[in-house]
Amino acid sequence: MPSRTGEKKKAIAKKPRVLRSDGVATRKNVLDTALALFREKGFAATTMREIASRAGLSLGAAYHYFPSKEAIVLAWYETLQAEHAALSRATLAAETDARARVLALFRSKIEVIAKNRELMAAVFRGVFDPDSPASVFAGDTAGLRRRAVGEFAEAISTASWPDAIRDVLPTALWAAHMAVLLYLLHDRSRGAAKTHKLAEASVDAVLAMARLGSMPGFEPMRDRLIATARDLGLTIDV
Amino acid sequence: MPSRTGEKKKAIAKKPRVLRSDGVATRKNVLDTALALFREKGFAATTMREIASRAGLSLGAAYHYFPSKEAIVLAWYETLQAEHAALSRATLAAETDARARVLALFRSKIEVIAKNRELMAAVFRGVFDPDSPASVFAGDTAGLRRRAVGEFAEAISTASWPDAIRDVLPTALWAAHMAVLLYLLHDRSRGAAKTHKLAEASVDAVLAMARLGSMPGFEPMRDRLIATARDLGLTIDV
DNA sequence: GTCTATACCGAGATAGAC
DNA sequence: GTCTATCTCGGTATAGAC
Repeated sequence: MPSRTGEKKKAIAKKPRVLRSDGVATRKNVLDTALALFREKGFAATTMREIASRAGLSLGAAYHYFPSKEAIVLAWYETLQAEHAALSRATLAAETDARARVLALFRSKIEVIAKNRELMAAVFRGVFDPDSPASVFAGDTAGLRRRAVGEFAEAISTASWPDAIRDVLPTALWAAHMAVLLYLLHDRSRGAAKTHKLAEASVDAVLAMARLGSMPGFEPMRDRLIATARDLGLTIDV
Repeated sequence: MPSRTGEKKKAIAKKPRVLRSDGVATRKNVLDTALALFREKGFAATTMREIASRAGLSLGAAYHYFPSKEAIVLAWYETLQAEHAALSRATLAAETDARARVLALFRSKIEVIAKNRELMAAVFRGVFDPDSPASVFAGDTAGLRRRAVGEFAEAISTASWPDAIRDVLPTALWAAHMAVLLYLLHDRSRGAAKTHKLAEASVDAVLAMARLGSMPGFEPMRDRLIATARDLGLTIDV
């Protein structure tokens, strides 16, 4: 159980290490080199040795600045967060409409992440792929997901729904059930009582919205929403 | 770039290896031993050599049945899936009410996973913890999440809301924005156009529900929903 | 097909000398 | 701050036994 990663919270995150002026330059050099390599070959395929060597350092020296490969990614996240804050600050200072302010937050985050899309994908490749233990939550394994959505489609097939609803309801239920399972992971109540409560509330909420969407006045809004979802490829046919 | 995991899809998944009767027993033995070890010390801290030795096998024999440590986890998922199917089958065959059928699916999944909660947590420790690159989506790093929720709280502070709404709206927006960012990861449209579209639709949907919740007739349902959310600890105060 | 034994590689991470 | 040497780990490979 010695050097393996991801198991023992190596002490604590923030060590406010004091760096000399050449130290911060070297650190930035290591960071930039690592990110470039992640872009080229992905996170998993990039080795610390390669990072160190291309940065003109020894392996140990690289580890002097970042205690692990993942720590490099964490440092990158912080620069993203700073970018996001800087981007949205201006809009927030000028705008008073709530919707516009919220959208500004969404947009600046999207912008920052989109600008680093390949890098983001490179880092997450291996975490969100079918071979990873995390694959259950990726929901991206076509097989598993389709089967799950199909189960929900069959479950609601005993009742009659408007066509538009019947097409999207299984996917909505699948999404809700993924959220519930995520909650379960942190639920320590006896017999997962809280999760069961959440499940009931979620099912009722989704079904209530489905029924709401069947009411006369809400049809246009419902159809607009469904059209958008379909347009964005968010529905999963079964 | 040779032996590293998670990068190159090692050929293809299903090799329909034929096992003799003693082979399936050994395979089950390896699987059970591995799961026991995962429970005891977590996924990352368990070594293949340890699994093999405790199972009374050589390393090569263990690899004969499972091509990698993660393959063991995948095999475990399949047993879970089978359990889930078995659990829900009976209810589905007997029940015709749509809500009850859907709840049966939720419950059987929750039950199966809850029964293996510690093991699940052990496997996911290292994937969903603050040190992992996936941490951004865990949303479990109190610091980052609280800051993000706070940003939304401040964004909507320019408008006036019913108390109940103002308390939960930031969290709802945060959840929506996480979903949007997840969508962004797979969005290959120019300038992330689709994601921006989704962002707008999501913000409008959430705000529409908030406004709906402010209408006279919906107050009881709204308050019940909010009470449940608060009861389950789903709200994040800022 | 099942299994042992063993040597080997490159990886992440660490210790300690300088 | 930086390096070299070294540790353990996952995974591969091979040769051979039954």
